[in-house]
Amino acid sequence: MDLPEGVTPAGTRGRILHAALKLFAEYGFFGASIRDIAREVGINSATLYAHYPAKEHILAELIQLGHEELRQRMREAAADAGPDPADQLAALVRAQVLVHTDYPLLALVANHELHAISPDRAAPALALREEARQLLLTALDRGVAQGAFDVPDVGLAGIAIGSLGLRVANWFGPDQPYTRDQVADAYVGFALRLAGSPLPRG
Amino acid sequence: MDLPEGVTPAGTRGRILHAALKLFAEYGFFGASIRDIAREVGINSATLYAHYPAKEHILAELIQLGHEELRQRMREAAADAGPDPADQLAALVRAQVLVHTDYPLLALVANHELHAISPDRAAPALALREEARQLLLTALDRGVAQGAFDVPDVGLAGIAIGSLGLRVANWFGPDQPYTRDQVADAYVGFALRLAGSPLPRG
DNA sequence: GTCTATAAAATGATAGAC
DNA sequence: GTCTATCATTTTATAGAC
Repeated sequence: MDLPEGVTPAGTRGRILHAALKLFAEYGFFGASIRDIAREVGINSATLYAHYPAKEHILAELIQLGHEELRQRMREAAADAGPDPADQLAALVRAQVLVHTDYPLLALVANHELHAISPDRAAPALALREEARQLLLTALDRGVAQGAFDVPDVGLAGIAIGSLGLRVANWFGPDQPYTRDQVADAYVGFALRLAGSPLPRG
Repeated sequence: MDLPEGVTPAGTRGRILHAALKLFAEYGFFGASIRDIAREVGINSATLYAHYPAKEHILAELIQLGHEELRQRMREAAADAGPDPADQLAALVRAQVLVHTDYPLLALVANHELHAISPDRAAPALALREEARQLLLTALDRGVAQGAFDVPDVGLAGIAIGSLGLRVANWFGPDQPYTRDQVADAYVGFALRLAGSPLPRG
């Protein structure tokens, strides 16, 4: 499915989330109307308001779900990997890539439609994003300090590595030949090379 | 300015383009109304229709402008660089990064709002994008064939390198400490490393 | 080219019956 | 929880005067 299991609401509320996710990903928040979402679910548009007080709340829940999934996977990756900076970086990149291969629509909406909700409602998601960003930067900093990495600028390297994984949501899908694990393996290698890790050859 | 000089229309038509670019970048095509654009320009909304037959045509012109600028710079970069694959790759990445640092709003709109125009109107821009993509892939292929590059998969390497530059439009701006040339230099190094070029150290 | 005025449709949201 | 019906606004776009 398009949304993580377990954390996604059941029943009509869950079906609304799935429908809104599909439409927001394709047309954007303002490009998909309340009536479009209701039609996709197969209910009347008025029924939506028995589940969400406003259209914006549907988007806000999707954005929150997406960022929570990213944060959780990045946290677990960092915790499960050993202390070696290269292992940390590899685990974090793999986790980031796999979130984006597993939930590309959710990642697109979470990253792209943040401007459509109020700053109050965006703040919790931004905090989760910042936490994930810090995990990556910490691994890079530690690697540079230990001499395991060699980068011209840690900040730019962090941005660059983060950009790689983020963008996966834009092109990964059934129309391309790579499996999720092929992409993850390749991108881990790219990230280690980008960080100047002496080990990997292609 | 936010749009390339020379190719951008003069007079009211140009001011409409600038206003629409700003608003589409911030709120998306459907999130910015005809009246919003007119207010930004300082004219009545009806006056817009003396310059464009529909809202969609404004976006289509922005998308076309953005892709033409990318294609032109990538072409020139490939032509001006020597035949060496590493030089080619370096020149192409530099060109791609600098397009995105120089016109971040245009790049955001051109890449992000493509879904909001009809396939007919999107096709020319997609052709330009494909041309730029082929320049990158050709450099990678030639480098691999000559042994100058070493990648696990040329397609994934091309996607990854392209992703790096594309994403620059999302974060580059006055609120961050890097100059356009610092970013370009760093990203050229990242791309060469990612491609497995034996030369660069950080 | 620019304006005022307005048409025709779509939008987010609510009221109230079942 | 779901529906029918509807409200109040906003939307894209046009008509016609200047």
